[in-house]
Amino acid sequence: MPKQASVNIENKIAGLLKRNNLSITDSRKKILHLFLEQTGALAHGDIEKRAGEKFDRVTVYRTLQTFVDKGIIHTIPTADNSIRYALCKDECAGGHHHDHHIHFVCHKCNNTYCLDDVVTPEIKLPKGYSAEHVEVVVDGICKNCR
Amino acid sequence: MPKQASVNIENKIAGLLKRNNLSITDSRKKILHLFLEQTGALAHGDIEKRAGEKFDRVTVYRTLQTFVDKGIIHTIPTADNSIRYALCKDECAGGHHHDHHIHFVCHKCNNTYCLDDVVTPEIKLPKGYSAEHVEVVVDGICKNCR
DNA sequence: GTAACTGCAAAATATTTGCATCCTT
DNA sequence: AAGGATGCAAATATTTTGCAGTTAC
Repeated sequence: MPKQASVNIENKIAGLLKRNNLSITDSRKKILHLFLEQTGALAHGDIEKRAGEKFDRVTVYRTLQTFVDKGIIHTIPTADNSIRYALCKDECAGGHHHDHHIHFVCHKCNNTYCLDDVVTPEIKLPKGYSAEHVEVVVDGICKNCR
Repeated sequence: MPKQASVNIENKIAGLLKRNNLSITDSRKKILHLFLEQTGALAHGDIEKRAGEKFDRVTVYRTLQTFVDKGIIHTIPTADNSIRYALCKDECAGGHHHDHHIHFVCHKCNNTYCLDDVVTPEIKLPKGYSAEHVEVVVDGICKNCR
């Protein structure tokens, strides 16, 4: 079973990269692994740490940028100037994001989660404003920490 | 009338600083002026620019930090890693923020506005999560740009 | 006068760029 | 083989810290 699962992940990763016209390289696979292995979002620093000194800091910057451009991952705004990245759902691959889910930051474990089941509410704006995208970030205690 | 108005602003600034046990210094007054003079939010860079080379970059960092600590201004998270600051409403001075308004980023003029009249919606979270603060950032076109 | 604030210098971090080399296709 | 991706070095940019001099109260 672990064998099978890892094959599935490999396939998924290869598919993601191919679909986006990216060559399949070690660093990209490794970084995607990190994202797939866990629920939360990752900051640049997390990735460098967890990748285990394997590749260059610059490669991480470039890889993340590439993934954002292709719509494989998206950024989550936070108030403390630490950008976090999370995997996009399949539907939003290809550059256009349709992630209308909210983000949750636990200030106990400091993890960030995409709550895919929670849809962003409609916001009624004052006259003259038109909305294109609504970002909701909730902070509090997550289910693992309470 | 301009005289009167400027006196009022001066009073307001002095009051704000006094109320928060901060000494009234040139840089603080100048920075508060910038915030009071306009509707939108300011990024660190804006402040350095608009302040007209008057004071040190370090002073800006420290002043902004002080203001955030005291609850005079608050940060607005953005997806592009550029922290923006905006004045808090009177009620939230003193460290505790009760700003339940939303933020709007216009991607034409690139200004950030606090829409004080738009209250953040209730978010229904999955079981196990508890919310403490909800941040909503909408982007689109503002009323001045459309 | 004293504590708080500022400005300068410098350290520590973070991010970007150029280029030679290596890898994927 | 060719183009893209990586790694290293170095250039930039950003933020923090220490300390001496200045200012507000």
